Amino acid sequence: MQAVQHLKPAGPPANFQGCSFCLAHKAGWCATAMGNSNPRRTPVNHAVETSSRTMRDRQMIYDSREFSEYVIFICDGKAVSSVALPDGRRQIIEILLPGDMVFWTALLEPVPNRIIEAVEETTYRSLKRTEFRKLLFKLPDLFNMFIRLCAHEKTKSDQLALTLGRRNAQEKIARLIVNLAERLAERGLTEGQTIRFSLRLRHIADATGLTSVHVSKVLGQFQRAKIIDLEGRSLTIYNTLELQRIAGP
Amino acid sequence: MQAVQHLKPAGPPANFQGCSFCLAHKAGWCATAMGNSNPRRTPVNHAVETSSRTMRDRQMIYDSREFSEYVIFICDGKAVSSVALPDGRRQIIEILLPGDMVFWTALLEPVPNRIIEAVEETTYRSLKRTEFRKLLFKLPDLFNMFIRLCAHEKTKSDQLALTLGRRNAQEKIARLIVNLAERLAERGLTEGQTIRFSLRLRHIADATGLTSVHVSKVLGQFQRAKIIDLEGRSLTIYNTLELQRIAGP
DNA sequence: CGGATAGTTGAGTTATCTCAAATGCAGTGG
DNA sequence: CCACTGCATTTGAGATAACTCAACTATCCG
Repeated sequence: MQAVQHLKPAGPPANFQGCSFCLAHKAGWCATAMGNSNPRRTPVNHAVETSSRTMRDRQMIYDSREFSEYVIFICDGKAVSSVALPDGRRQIIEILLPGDMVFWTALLEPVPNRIIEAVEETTYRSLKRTEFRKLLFKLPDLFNMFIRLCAHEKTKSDQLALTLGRRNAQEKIARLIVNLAERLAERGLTEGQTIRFSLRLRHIADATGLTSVHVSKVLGQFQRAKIIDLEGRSLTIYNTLELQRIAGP
Repeated sequence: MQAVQHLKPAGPPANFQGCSFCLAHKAGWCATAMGNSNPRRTPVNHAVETSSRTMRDRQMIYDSREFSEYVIFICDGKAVSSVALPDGRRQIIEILLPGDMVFWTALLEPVPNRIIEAVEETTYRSLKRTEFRKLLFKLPDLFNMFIRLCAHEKTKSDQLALTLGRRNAQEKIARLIVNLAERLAERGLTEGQTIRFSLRLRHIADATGLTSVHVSKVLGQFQRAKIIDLEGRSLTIYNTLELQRIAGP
């Protein structure tokens, strides 16, 4: 693992290698891909040509050619990746944070029917898929990490199914908050118990399979119970234990 | 692709290579793994040592050592793979048919927290994971198929999330039936519009995130509307178009 | 035949949804 | 700076899909 401690967001925890964030680190894409302005860049062993783009708040990218030939890597901001029905119903599959790769399977094969929506101003880079394949065969460590990523993502989608199918509104929303806070913490993007919470109600609704009205009511409960506080776009967790208890195992 | 036409269940459709069934075919595991008694066995290029076992109806296998070091390949019967909560709630992730591999990611890494339950008498074989890894690197065709499998499985789990989060009971159940019928047809396990339907109500409930009582009511509606008929363990689809219309896109 | 398991049906409950109105808030143009 | 417009959020009232409970029937298996 490279020396990346000076980077902000911080590197992934050393003991956990099952996320796309780690994979990108390993591939040496972070310095190029994260677009950080730190003058002391990490050594980039296997730099890949990238071009950086910005999406405005609420801008969507549909299943486009860009997604067929490139892999998207989030540098800054926040976005959601979802699947939708023709009648407008949609399900958010994951919330994308800085450092996340969109469509890990897209690293190798195009993935159909996906929509990305920026939740706030978001910059990203596109990496050529073919480049990645080459790299994967060349570097056994990277390949092993990719394998781990596959397994980890599978576990994640199983958990998502369990949550959507079997948990109630409180549990779903508590999990979403806990999960988001953890992932932001991994990336060094928290300030104590406070995180930037730019998701609209409709994002939370589409991520949990609820309506935004109901999400509002549950968040209201949580606030009245002094478990969390929401002020503008920032969320503070007052009672972590209680929130985790509600979120369940 | 090898000549497997004489096998029953029939081989996967030539134009579709994104399922574990196809992968097993490609790896030459079918003849050994399917446990068919046909004397004209397919040529097995990369045969793997396997041992065959039987699970009785309702028998469970939990997250065991067997699952950590071996990959399970269903030869005959039907089983479900699920994740569960300590309080007993569970979500079925997939229905396993003859030819299916359990835990495709388990081909490379162990997958935690899974339970397999046999729905009827089911035989399976265990394949050593390490064997598979070797094979994967040796055969580029197999590797490519594995990549496609990853992408396909991801698409499937996204659809599952969409269904669980955003579709109603009728849609969920109609999809389950349509989907199951298609998969059985691919394997040559249908008789006209009739399929063997050994799932209990509670399996359908756990697969769709509903209760078995409600599943019973919806199935009752479908029968009264002459869309399907259920007699004992066999299900006949009378009105495929209507069922597909309800299932939606 | 008896006991367990599975399915059906009805009645009443509840979690979540729909609709709608009121409020807040951010960006825009004058 | 203000009024205006277009979102996002909150809140309440009423509707409904799905749930729980419970009793009854059917089916399976020894």
